[in-house]
Amino acid sequence: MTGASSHTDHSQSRFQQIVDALRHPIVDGTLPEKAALPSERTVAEQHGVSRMTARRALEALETEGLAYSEGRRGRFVSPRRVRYNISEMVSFVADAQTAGRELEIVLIEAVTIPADAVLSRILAVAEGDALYAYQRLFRTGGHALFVETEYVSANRFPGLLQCDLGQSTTQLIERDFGTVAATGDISIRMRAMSDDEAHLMGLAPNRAGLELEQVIRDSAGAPFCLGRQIWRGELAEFTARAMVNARALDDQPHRSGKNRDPVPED
Amino acid sequence: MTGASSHTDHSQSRFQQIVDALRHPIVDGTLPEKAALPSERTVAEQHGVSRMTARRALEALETEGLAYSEGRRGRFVSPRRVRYNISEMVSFVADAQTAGRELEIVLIEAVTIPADAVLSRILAVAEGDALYAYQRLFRTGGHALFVETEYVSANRFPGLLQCDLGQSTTQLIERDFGTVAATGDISIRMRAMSDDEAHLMGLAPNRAGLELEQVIRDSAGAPFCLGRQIWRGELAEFTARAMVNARALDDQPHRSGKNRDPVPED
DNA sequence: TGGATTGTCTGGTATATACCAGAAGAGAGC
DNA sequence: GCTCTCTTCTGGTATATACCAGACAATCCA
Repeated sequence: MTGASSHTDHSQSRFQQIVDALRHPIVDGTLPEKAALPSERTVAEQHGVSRMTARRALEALETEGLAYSEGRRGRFVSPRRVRYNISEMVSFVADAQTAGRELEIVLIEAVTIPADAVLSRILAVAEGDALYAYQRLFRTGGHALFVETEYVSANRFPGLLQCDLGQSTTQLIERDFGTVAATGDISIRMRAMSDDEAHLMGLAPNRAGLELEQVIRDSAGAPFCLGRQIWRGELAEFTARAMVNARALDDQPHRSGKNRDPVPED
Repeated sequence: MTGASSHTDHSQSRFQQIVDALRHPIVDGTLPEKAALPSERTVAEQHGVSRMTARRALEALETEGLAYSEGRRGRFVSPRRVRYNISEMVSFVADAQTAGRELEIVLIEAVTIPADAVLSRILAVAEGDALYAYQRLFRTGGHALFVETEYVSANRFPGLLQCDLGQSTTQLIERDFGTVAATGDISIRMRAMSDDEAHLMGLAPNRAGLELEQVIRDSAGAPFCLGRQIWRGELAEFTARAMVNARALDDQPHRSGKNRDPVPED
């Protein structure tokens, strides 16, 4: 705009300058986790730009993972990332608890459905067989972490839905049904959250997240649980250990949920 | 859950309607990979909306992973995801080649630098020791996949930078220096690409991608290579295998590159 | 032929304005 | 103490307009 602004004019775009200005108090800790960021209108006024420009700057902070937006309540400083070691076949719940992290599980829905083509293949059941499907929201420290949807065979674990699903299901299944989780085939990808998922986590829609899909197998190698988690991308950090002799994953492709992928690999 | 793909009908936002309209030809294969999508102005005119609305719709397709934007050339249909098994300690290069995928490696920069506090700790060398640092761009099928930056001890692998860095460095190091990669500590997170990274991949800035950080250790367990890859999020799919008895990762925190994370875990 | 120029695509940035809808707090009335 | 409404905050959507800069092809000129 009108040339002579004489403030830190490194020919950066205005919006980039604002991003930098907003970033500082977050990075140096002046603004603590979950502190409210200035509103779009406030930023616009303070920096003398239009609201759309202020908005873009705040959105840039979101894609950097420094901030998140909670519906129409405002934007806030992101909490620290949660580290999750996917190589160990302990459930995330148990993992978190041993790390002293309080974890809250909210059951959203639990239903019985017939297995479709995809699910029946992954879980090695006949198409049409009854499956339990339940969706749960995981929160820690008062904020949403991820939404998980799990599918298990109803015939193999009868009455599972009557149990308290506010706990680790791998532990639950081990205790009540004697099936122990031995290995898991994991798949991680970035994708957009659906409106439903974003809403469950109290977030604005059309944001990207990290999907972690896991097929859990018993000691005989038979799959008995499919779980799909969609994590808030700015909060997740997955760690793993690789080894030369692993020869781990059979590379039969298992389709991802709603992501397009019409042709099989190779 | 189940079907229930929410409101197909009642007064979606204009922009959501446009997203749906644009999505169809991509999902059903009418538009092949890398085909050009209509421009912002075209979409705006065809749907009778302002350009900003058309823009938002096209950007939504990007965050869904269905499209990508290449600088000021236009937007295009995303290629299929590339699957990478992180549990096996084979280099991605070798992995890709055995899968019959042509992989092109472009050396961007190769320098010698002194180890700073972070690098010296991760690589178990003294602070100030000489490190080789090189950045490479990985492409497949004519499009960028990820940008990698690797750090290795210059004392341990003298003259490495004189070798042809257009190949797998783990294979190179094994052949020329007799050091074999035995295990790797891996860390995956979502983060925004830097302007440089986006530019190297020919992408518009301020997009999120997947960072894969790997500390490679020799058979004695000593770390000898740190690699950080930033993947195009819509193209990456990481697979892994988990096992009960893994007890894999020592959970000493290793700091991520530029992501804020001021306090150590616990 | 070969190199420079021009015009026209593209997205990127920025303006200003308007109305909608959810969230939240202040009070009013019970 | 308790609802209930009203006002004001927030972001979400949408308009219309303008200029900038990179990409690119066609054209012009030496």
